[in-house]
Amino acid sequence: MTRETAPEQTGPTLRQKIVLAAAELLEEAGLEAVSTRAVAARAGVPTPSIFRIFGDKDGLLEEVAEHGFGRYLAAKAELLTGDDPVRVLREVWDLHIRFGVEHPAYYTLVYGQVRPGHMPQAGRRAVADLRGALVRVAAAGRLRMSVDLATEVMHSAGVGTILALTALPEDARDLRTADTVREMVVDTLTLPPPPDGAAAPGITVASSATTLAAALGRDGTSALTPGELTLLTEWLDRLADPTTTAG
Amino acid sequence: MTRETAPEQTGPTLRQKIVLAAAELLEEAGLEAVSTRAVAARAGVPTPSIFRIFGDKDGLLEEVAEHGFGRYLAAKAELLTGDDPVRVLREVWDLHIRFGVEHPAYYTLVYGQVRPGHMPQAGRRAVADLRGALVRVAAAGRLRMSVDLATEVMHSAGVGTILALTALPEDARDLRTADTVREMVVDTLTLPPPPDGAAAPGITVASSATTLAAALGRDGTSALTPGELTLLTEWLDRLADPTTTAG
DNA sequence: GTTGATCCGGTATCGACGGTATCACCGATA
DNA sequence: TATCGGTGATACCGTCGATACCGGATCAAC
Repeated sequence: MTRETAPEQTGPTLRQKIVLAAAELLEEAGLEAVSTRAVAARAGVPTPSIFRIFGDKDGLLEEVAEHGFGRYLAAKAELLTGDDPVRVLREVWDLHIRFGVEHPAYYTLVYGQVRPGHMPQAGRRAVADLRGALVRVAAAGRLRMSVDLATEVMHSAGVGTILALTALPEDARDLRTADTVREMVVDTLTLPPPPDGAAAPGITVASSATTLAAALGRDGTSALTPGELTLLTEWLDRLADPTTTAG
Repeated sequence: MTRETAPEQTGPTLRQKIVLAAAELLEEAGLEAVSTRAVAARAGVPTPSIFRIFGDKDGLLEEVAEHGFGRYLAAKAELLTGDDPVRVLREVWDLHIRFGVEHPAYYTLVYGQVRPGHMPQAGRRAVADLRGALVRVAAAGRLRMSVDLATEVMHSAGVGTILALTALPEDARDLRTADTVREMVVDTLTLPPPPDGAAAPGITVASSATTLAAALGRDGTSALTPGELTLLTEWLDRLADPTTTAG
């Protein structure tokens, strides 16, 4: 497989060497062991190289987070191709929980160092993927509320479940919590499948508004002006989330 | 109010002066502004005093967290005296959300700096109070699951909701998320009230045994073997009918 | 009144941290 | 051959958490 005489013998980039060294330190000894000096020593490069490449330490940690989330986000993207969107939702939840429990260092790096108004790129990508899964639920007419609200609710519950689990002593963690919260979330966000090809009594104002919004987002329309579309979208959001009342 | 000639003119303790200085710095400029030097300068004490009193910086932050959680925990304790435990549950949730949104510095200090297996004292006290509220729900016969599991579920959802909200840019925060999650949690954890005052004079061993037997007969379970289930049913019958005594 | 223990103010200092400045070198490009 | 961007290497800056050490103030016990 490896050609000794290959003309392209460059090997890992300097970036990659540094990110990998930082990732190893993070996994082996936790976040507080990741100092710029320790990373540089492990990567075999002088300390200033880190700042030349990543700007500052936060820039390095951003890329370390991307590195750690890579396999997780790829697996999640693969799940999204499933055909039953509610089933996919459960699989996304379980994948999320498993990743958080098995890689607490990466997870707490992204979601466990909360500063007001800030979230790493990897975290935003994960939320965007979750939103994609919920758009598909909405398109199937099985979402009870707006996609945005559902995304926030499911993301909040997922992050909280893992962080609360991680903060517990290792011998006190009860994985049933994750299962209970998953069913709670799925039951709250989704509608039961229509009983058959027939009339589908699960249709409500909220669910049909959500379905229409998803369809408009997916296919667009030329029947309305942009201004009309903006207003309609706002109305659909209000119809989708019944807790909102007209002012 | 202040008596000039008061014999007890001690004023605030050294501890209190330092904790207060650190708390002010935390609220005004965030966690990263709380350095031991800055705290010492603001409190008007030499730096080593901090370490003499609190051991290390974490010891100081522990007491700062206690200070910041003080009013919140006191208000929560007052709520717990309410008579409708499910209503109390909602009030506890709202109080929790309000505290997290209004005091993100204290909240993220306690719940937003996740290290595996670690939680500040103030956080553990808050969880214990939540558990107390759920014990009262269970005592009223309106809890669907064990107190421990319910505590974990509600705590996870609450922490996740506030942390996810805090991590959002300030203009993108949607407080409806908290309301949706609250109703989701309450619906999942609690049972509806008994249909009328007539049928529910009070929860007793007999009545709850009857309730459980009825539920088992209606829904079945896969948590017990058929043999275990047979034995349990017999015990429930004995508990439900006090005229029968054990041989 | 003297002694001793304890607490507190004050200074200096330590090692490690994030980050920067500066220079030499080396390979590609023109 | 001259130039220029990327890299290695060293020294350095200010700040951090934490400690050592000294001197003075207080208070109880003898």
